[in-house]
Amino acid sequence: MSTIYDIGKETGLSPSTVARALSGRGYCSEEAKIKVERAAKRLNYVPVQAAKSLKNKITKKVMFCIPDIYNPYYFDMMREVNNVLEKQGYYMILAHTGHNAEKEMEIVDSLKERFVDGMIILSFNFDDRLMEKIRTSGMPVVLTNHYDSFSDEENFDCAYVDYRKAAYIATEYLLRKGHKKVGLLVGDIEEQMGYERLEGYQKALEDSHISYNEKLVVHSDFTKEGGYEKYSEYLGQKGLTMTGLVACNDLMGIGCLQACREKKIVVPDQLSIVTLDNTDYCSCAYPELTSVDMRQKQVGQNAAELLMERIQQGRRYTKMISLMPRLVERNSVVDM
Amino acid sequence: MSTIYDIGKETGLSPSTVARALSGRGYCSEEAKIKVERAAKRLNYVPVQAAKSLKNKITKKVMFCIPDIYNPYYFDMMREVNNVLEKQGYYMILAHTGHNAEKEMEIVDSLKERFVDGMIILSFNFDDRLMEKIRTSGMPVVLTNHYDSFSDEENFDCAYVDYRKAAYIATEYLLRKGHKKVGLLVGDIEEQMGYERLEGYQKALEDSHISYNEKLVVHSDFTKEGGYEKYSEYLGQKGLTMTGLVACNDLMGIGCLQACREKKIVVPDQLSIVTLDNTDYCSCAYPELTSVDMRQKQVGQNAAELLMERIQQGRRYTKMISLMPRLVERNSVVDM
DNA sequence: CTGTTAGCGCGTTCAT
DNA sequence: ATGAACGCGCTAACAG
Repeated sequence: MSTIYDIGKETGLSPSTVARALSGRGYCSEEAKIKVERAAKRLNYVPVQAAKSLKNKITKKVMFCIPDIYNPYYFDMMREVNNVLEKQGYYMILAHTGHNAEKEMEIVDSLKERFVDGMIILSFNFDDRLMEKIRTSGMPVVLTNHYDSFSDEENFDCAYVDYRKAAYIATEYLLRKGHKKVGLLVGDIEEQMGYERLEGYQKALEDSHISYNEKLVVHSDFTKEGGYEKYSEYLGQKGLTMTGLVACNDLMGIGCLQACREKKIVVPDQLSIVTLDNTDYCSCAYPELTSVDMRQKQVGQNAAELLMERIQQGRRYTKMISLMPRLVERNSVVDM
Repeated sequence: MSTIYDIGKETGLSPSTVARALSGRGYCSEEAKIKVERAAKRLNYVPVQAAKSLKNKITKKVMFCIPDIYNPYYFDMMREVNNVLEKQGYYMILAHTGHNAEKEMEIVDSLKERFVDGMIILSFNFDDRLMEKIRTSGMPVVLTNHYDSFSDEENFDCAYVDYRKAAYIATEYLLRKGHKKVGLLVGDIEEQMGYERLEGYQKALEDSHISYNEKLVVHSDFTKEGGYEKYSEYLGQKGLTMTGLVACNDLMGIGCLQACREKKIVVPDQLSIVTLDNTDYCSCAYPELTSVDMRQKQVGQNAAELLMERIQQGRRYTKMISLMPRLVERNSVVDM
């Protein structure tokens, strides 16, 4: 552990000359520079981050905050965020809130410790309390949801896909394929994540002049096990009442696949399934699942880029980037 | 952004009293403490991490370095590492090396910047150059591989599972099930990850007095696509020459499953498959894959705990924790 | 071109 | 119990 003072002593130069030599900023003779560089190497000198940060207020770290790390949905985003940051010499710090609003606020609050230069946050519920905390943090933030703001200069941007559209697209696709009875396998509809998808489903039915039938909606919890259990239960009680199903995420879709297999229902011949999310699981399942890609990669990439624009170029005005989900056809749907 | 100086002015106390009041260390009257706490709240005071770190040399951050983030294998480990760290108020910084030895060394070198308190590193190749850098960093490090050391006090520990045993267990299981011709689908055998698995496979054959037949070994690259292509190719050229197969990771196993489906080979009736890794993909595939769990969770947890012992309790002696892989039976194997 | 000086914000002496 | 003073290591302004 050596410092610029050690190098100073070693070379007979002052610490500030050493600093200039190493940073390349400010005047410094070739000769001094060479001496310093040699001594630095010899002493194994590496600048201490904390000292730099204290001085110049740059930490070269960004926080990525997600609801939980137990969901493959975030995986793609994480990778892209990491990739963008890496290119700019930034590190990603991972934090998760366990779907807990208090925890979420705690983490946003921690921004004030200035141990990161900004944050990307993915939440199921951007309520006013959270937004207030985000605003008062004063740090650059990117939300991966839509948030309606009427100020042209906020400290946050948004990069997101419209979840309603995703459910809409999935439902509309099944209808277009000739399915008359299209069901929905959904998670908690108290959360934004849940009710937005339900709304998209309802809108698609409405646009096709089909009345919404609550009995075709199966409530579960966004997990594979949940999907399996609730759909098994449903089949046990009511039998196969639909020919098409929109599963609100891949995990539930796979659970549903297993339930069908057990009940000897052939997918897609007897039941066509479209899932939302299009994670890698879709192409591991059999049949491979037709799914709506939520543009996780692009959202991650765009979010990271938006953040870096603020951090590095000092952009102040608010940008909203909205992306369209995209249907990926595989083998879990047939025409009726 | 307020500092202890601001609070000092606000309360009429000196910065050092404020510091004591807030930290609880050192003398401080109740009265002063209350005044300070109130002012701190009012001013929205939050200590700046960089200043703390500079002073006390604690960053509350740990680096987790993995070869790539494009592999679900690391997912479970990441979660556990994160969980353990979180409980102790630590954050995880993610870094990936893209299987690049130079990059790996760069990252280890960056430890000297003291921007983390320690590191967990997962590498395919702990060669002497890398180990040298790890040693000279002087930082607490945990390797997730076995590394033979003859010194009782190093700055690193190991927490790992024996990959040879994993391949051994998988192979031996198939042999025990009555399979005579057991093949191997393996990745790059230049890397530790590859050759150790190959060795385990060979050892199992040897122990059952079956001679190693190179023709039953299919070389690929640890990806799903690679598994699909190479196994398709193999089937195309030689047909089905085996009744059992050990796939050296889940992704290749799933690729192989797809190749079989295309060639109308029924798994497990015609070909039994055991994969290594037991990631979540195994139970998404059909048939669900029998797999050897590499104890990713436990490795992650133990690695993080070892690291925290060094960081927080100052342990100096070296600990090696070795875990046994565990076979998880599902539906991709039949008795012969 | 170089050295002196003065912070960045916090924590820890050491006097008082 | 409190405050003054200093140092953690680096950077930048200024004087020389």
